[in-house]
Amino acid sequence: MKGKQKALIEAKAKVLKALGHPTRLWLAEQLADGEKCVCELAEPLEADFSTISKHLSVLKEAGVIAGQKRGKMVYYRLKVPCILKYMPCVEAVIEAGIKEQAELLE
Amino acid sequence: MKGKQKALIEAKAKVLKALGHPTRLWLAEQLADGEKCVCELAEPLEADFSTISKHLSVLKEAGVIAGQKRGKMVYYRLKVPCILKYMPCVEAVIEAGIKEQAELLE
DNA sequence: AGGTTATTTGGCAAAACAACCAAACAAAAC
DNA sequence: GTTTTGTTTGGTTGTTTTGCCAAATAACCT
Repeated sequence: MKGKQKALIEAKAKVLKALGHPTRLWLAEQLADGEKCVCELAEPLEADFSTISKHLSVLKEAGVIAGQKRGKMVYYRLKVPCILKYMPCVEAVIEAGIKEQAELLE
Repeated sequence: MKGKQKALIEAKAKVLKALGHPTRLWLAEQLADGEKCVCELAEPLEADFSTISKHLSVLKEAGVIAGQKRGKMVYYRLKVPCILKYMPCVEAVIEAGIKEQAELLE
């Protein structure tokens, strides 16, 4: 694996890793139908604001979301919405696993 | 976020997280056009066999790949091939980030 | 200015992860 | 049946990640 190839795969892994945490995936999914401010995002999650803020910054750092400050609120949005189009396939992976386990019980 | 919803999002995050490591993403991509044995996969990666084996087991645990033993070799394959169809979108995220940085230099 | 609200940052302890080594297994070859 | 080959498991160590707290910042309100 050479330099350029390696850099690309590392960049891709970073994006996937950013989404690879339940809280962050949930946050990204909340942005599916438009931007939301941190307060809207944080409310349903029973976690510290600082925790949410850090998760958002991981997503931002990975290039998944972007934030814009308006007034005293910060609004986040998906930068590349196709990122959520993947979820049906991810769910298919999970379903395949469940199906397999069910077959073991037969 | 209730129990069932939570379990689903955790399962999805687990899949994404499994792919969220350069070595594991590379391994998954190697399986795009059919199964390969561990030895074939490990050879180009200059890492310990045990390291590769553990990465493969993370992918297996997440339901991304499945292994089958034939003779003394173990052959791994993608369980749900659509998992790689996502990469163009992931690349789009990276490109958007690069483009943005370029604009800063103008 | 001083106070309040929304969000980020820094610091810290606990938990999870990654990579290596050595040892265990399992199937094949001798 | 012992050795060799391919792969996994267990153990260790260093690094990274998480999540909470307290403090800092930033913009609005009075």
